[in-house]
Amino acid sequence: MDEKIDRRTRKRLATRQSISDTATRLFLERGFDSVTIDEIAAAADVGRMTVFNHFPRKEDMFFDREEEIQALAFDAIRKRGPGVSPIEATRKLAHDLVTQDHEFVMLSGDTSWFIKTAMASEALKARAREMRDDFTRALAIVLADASNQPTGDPNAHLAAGLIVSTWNVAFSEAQKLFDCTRDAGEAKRCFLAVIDRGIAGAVAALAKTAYA
Amino acid sequence: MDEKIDRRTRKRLATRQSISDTATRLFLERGFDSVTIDEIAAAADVGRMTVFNHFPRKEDMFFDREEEIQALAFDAIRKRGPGVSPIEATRKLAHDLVTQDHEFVMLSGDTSWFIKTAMASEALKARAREMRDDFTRALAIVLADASNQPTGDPNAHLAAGLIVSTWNVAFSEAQKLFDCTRDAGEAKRCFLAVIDRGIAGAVAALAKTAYA
DNA sequence: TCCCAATATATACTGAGTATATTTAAGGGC
DNA sequence: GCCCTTAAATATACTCAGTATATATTGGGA
Repeated sequence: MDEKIDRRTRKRLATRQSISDTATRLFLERGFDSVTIDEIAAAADVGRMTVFNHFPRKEDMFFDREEEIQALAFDAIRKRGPGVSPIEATRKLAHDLVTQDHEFVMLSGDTSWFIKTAMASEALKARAREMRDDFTRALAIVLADASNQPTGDPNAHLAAGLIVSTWNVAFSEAQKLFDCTRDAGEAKRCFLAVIDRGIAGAVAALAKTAYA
Repeated sequence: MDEKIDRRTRKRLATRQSISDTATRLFLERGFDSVTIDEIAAAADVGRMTVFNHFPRKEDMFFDREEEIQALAFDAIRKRGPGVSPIEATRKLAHDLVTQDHEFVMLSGDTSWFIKTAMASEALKARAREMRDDFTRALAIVLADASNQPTGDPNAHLAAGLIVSTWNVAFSEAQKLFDCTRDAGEAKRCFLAVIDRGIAGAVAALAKTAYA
């Protein structure tokens, strides 16, 4: 499968990975803002332009799994069981991720550092907001598509907005609670409680439409 | 009242206004991104540092009425009628603003240029997102306070998130519709329809709490 | 081997935002 | 009016992300 990659591509990916690893290490040591692109380039032993070649923006060296998360959510909607509404599918996804201790909803370890580092930088927070908006827009399209509604349907945008808002609050509150109590179980219960409330609200908002 | 302002303050405000007016004119002529701070300073006939003195960030010369909007929303909640829940108060505000053709929900004229200019600039969109998040956080505090709930109550954050998300979608969809049809009446009906749906969802989500 | 295209790199630039020191001018006490 | 303090404006020099462009290097294919 992926074995027949030519040397050129292999070297390209190796360079990219080297830059990414170096950047991550430096961010870990000193935070995002106080590391400059020049330092990353020097530490990774590549030219400055090479860094921009692989990562158009500095923030891209930090957030490199956006697509994975989007795919996870979209798959949950597209491959939902029969009789499950698109909105309910997002609720089920939350419960499934918690049940299987998925890395995206883990509270401790790498995830904790990741969130703390992101929250300590205005640039990273701005990028996170941008990704959230992009995701909301894409989610509206997926929802409309999965419900055989026209693309751009206002209700799809409302549903997407309410769902993303709910997930966002659920994440933040769970993280906040874990930081206070260091009790992962309690944090997860809080996460699901907010999800259940918010999704119930979204279902009520979109009652009598194809989305709920 | 405001008459006993000394000359120093008067000059300060005049300088600020001059910079703001100059910047607005230039943004109107050529868009936000293609106007540099140096050009604004030169056109307003002040030093470059003076601009940063009054407006720490370039975006602040564009968004200068944030507080007004926040006050409008918070007042609607704090001064709501008896028997009106905090969440319902935000719904009532939307209807009131539309009824009185308030400038913040006007579709044509300055508002239209304002939104188009903001949407054409990544920097302005980023700042708008930041303001939205700030507003959401502040709204959560006001909601909790107005409902005699503890500050930081997860339900307050959920309510704030759902409300802001609803308003955001309502604005966008109404603006989009107006751009297509140029029918202000239809756009306003769309705005209120989304508001009513979204707020109904928020009420359902927060059922049996102090917020709904 | 030679040629083409992808990748890496060097150089020079733009423009926002910061740090800091200096100048200018207004208000207050005498 | 004169002096002193302080706010505001300014000048200068800097940092750093991001762009433009030209050149060098290297792997793949003929």
